[in-house]
Amino acid sequence: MLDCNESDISMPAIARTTPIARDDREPTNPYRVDMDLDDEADELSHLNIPDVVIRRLPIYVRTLHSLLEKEQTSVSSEELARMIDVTAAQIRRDLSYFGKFGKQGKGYDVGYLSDTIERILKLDRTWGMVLCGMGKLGHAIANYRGFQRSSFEITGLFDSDESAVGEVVNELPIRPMRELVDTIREEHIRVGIIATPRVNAQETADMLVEGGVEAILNYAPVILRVPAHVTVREIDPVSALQSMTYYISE
Amino acid sequence: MLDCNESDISMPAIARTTPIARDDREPTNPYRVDMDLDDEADELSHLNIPDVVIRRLPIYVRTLHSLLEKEQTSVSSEELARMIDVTAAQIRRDLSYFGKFGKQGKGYDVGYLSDTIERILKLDRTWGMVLCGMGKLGHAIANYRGFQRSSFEITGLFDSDESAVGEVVNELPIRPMRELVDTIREEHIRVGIIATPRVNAQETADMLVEGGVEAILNYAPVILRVPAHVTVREIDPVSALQSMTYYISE
DNA sequence: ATAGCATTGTGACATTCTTCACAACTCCTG
DNA sequence: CAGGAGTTGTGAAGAATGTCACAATGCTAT
Ligand SMILES: NC(=O)c1ccc[n+]([C@@H]2O[C@H](COP(=O)([O-])OP(=O)(O)OC[C@H]3O[C@@H](n4cnc5c(N)ncnc54)[C@H](O)[C@@H]3O)[C@@H](O)[C@H]2O)c1
Ligand SMILES: NC(=O)c1ccc[n+]([C@@H]2O[C@H](COP(=O)([O-])OP(=O)(O)OC[C@H]3O[C@@H](n4cnc5c(N)ncnc54)[C@H](O)[C@@H]3O)[C@@H](O)[C@H]2O)c1
Repeated sequence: MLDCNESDISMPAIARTTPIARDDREPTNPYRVDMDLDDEADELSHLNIPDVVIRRLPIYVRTLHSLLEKEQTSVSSEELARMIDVTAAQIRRDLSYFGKFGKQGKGYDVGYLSDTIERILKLDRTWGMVLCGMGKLGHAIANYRGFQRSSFEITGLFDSDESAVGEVVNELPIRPMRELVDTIREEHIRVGIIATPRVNAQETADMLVEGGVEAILNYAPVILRVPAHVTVREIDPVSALQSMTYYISE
Repeated sequence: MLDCNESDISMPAIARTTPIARDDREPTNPYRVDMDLDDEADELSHLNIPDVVIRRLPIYVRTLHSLLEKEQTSVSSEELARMIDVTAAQIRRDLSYFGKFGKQGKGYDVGYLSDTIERILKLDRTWGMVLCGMGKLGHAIANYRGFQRSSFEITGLFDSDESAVGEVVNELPIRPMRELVDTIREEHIRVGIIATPRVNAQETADMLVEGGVEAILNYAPVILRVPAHVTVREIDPVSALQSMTYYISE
């Protein structure tokens, strides 16, 4: 019983241009014209959606994909919750920030939900990325195949060391940092990765921001200072380890 | 203040097992007889301390170290807060879970505070770690020098592929998975790193747990199921990227 | 000593996040 | 087409986390 016809629900475009208006309709409206309502999902709404929720979304997507691989077409919040180890209520609440995507008594259509969340996260396109700092870590990242399959693609490699410039890694040449800002501008890059030594991370971040990057994945162990419109996420295995030992018994 | 909500100190998305709460002694007692804080609260107190707090501690340590490098011996919560981009009150509150380490009017002694937090996190020793999955990522991790300087040391490399076995990486030989459980037991290893393909991560985790590991750093994109006494932290750059694109304008 | 400044540690309060629990709906069966 | 089973979406309650603001205290200078 896993049919699950295509959801008759038209895609609630997760907002494009719509004036502010935090529409406060009465929830218990017996006449839900649905769709259109969902459609107007308040723009700028992301200012209101908790970042914790946004951070869980990729996990939902990943899990839904794994269901798709198994050709499972329908899933309940309960089942999804068991797979991820969160509560079903949390999943439903998280999704409710964006609209209504399930069917009572039935659950969610796996493909539809997955597509929807991807659209919410703007994963329905490929994001070019510049990678700064082509040492050991930079090489490893440049060779990593996992990004392409996930809406990301490294399109430029940069290093300040002129003697590293020119080397080709995974089909891309390493270029000098002085070309970074212009490249970001010309290619409309919005995402940057920092893999430079700790002490150079801030200056690199400054250049990325100057070029117009709005998202930075930072592998260097420093807290970066960036303007409010730029998002930074740290990849920091050492901190992760250091916070786990606290719990070790004995 | 400017506290751009990102670049914050937290990490992976999904929170595994909620804070373990037991042993709830002492509600708000107006008469804190409290005292010998040096004596450091009871051993079991960590059951009450929020995991968010624990996760921030490594950042404090890292920042204190950077002050030590500059030979700065004293720091106020205010100054520390500015460096890390959290509020001073949060730092003071976080530390207050463990005792009193500052001096009114003066601030904190950098060296002492840093040592203290390290002791809290059990970083006052070196933790041996086993690394499972010696593909590209495994090699990169094995060669990474950043662990040694942070209370961690990889002491065993394992791979299921017999043809990889025997190769020496960074002075350690790759060994077969069948030796994993016994090695963990014999060497009293408490920390494991998973760098196997996604589909093999769970079975690897099971073996680590069987051997007695209590902390797992997981690079594979799956949510692992482990007993409650085992802590898992995910390193997941793809999820990090996928949650940042949400905020990109346009 | 004493004044005055700086800064902690923490109750009280505020905000954010999670979970409960149930009405409302969908679908199926007979 | 009624009844039952299953599951969503969400107010309301609850738990957790974060911030305020200030008494208490240490330090320095005079
Ligand atoms: N988060 C992680 O998983 C992880 C893992 C390994 C290393 N690291 C961190 O990543 C960083 C790099 O590590 P690594 O082992 O590759 O070091 P590395 O020394 O091998 O490489 C650093 C590279 O950055 C280049 N560089 C220096 N200054 C630069 C600048 N201003 N702009 C651009 N490039 C610059 C150098 O020329 C060099 O090629 C370090 O900060 C390290 O702590 C993080
Ligand atoms: N989080 C990150 O930053 C990051 C980066 C790169 C890769 N990854 C992930 O890390 C994993 C490994 O990536 P990779 O590029 O090194 O892949 P890889 O194929 O090069 O290496 C995988 C290795 O694991 C070994 N292996 C397979 N099954 C095993 C088992 N049951 N026990 C022990 N070893 C086993 C294989 O023999 C191989 O040597 C993948 O899950 C990938 O998605 C994560």
